[in-house]
Amino acid sequence: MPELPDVEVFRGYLDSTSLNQKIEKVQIYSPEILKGISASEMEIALKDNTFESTRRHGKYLFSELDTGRWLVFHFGMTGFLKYFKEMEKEPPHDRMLIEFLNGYHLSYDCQRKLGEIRITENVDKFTRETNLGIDALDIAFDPDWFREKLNSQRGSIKSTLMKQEFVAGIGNIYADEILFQSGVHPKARPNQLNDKTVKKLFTQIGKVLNKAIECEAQPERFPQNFIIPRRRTDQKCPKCGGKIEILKISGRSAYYCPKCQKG
DNA sequence: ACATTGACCTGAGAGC
DNA sequence: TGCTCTCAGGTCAATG
Repeated sequence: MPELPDVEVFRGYLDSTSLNQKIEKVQIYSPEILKGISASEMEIALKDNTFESTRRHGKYLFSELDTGRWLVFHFGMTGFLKYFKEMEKEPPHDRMLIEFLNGYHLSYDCQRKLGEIRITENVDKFTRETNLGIDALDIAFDPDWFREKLNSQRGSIKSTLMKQEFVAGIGNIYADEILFQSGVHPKARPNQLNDKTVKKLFTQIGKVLNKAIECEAQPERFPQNFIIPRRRTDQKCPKCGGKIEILKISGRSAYYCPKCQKG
């Protein structure tokens, strides 16, 4: 789930449910998801604070506390947030539970525990130290820079798009969608793409991610011509009707249409 | 130095 | 039903 569009949706969710409410209690059920901070330190950092604002960079979500520190969420492959009142509504793999003074709860659920939660003093410093590239939806993300940078990349275009230190926010499934919408084969060499194709790729990064956010990252709401809802065997290409194929690239499955995507 | 693989975790679903 | 195997939208360390 949690690539850039999903995390942006989580951000809106946190904004509309959890801002400006006093945190009364914190329960950490799986302390192993905390990085660089102990459970008791985390409790102290959050208790009696409120979330004042949020930011997002790539797949990371940040929420500012009164103290000026930031709570940092990464969602791994299975993480999400849930806001609810009654404990019967608690999700099944709750790893950290925040209880607000108004009786509502915010849960960080992560089945596979590949996600991480930490505290940082400074978001920009954090993104620098984590070697995150520019956010894929940052207005400063520039086509000329993109062209230039592609020339220095080895590997496949798909693994390049997924590199967080190159551009932050694109993961396995949105990389496939961007390549499909651009008509580019996932194994194409980044430095061999012509200018027109690079331009198309650049445009589609923004279009695909923004469209997904608009659809609240729910595949069943995606446009008819998206390939994401067809990541199953024996599916047809939404553009040409041909058979969708699966490749292994860097250990991940790449779904693509061999007719529409040329290398 | 770089790109690719395996390990980290857990559970769902397929196949027998 | 119950067991085993494979796979899953991420990332890092180890490997070639």
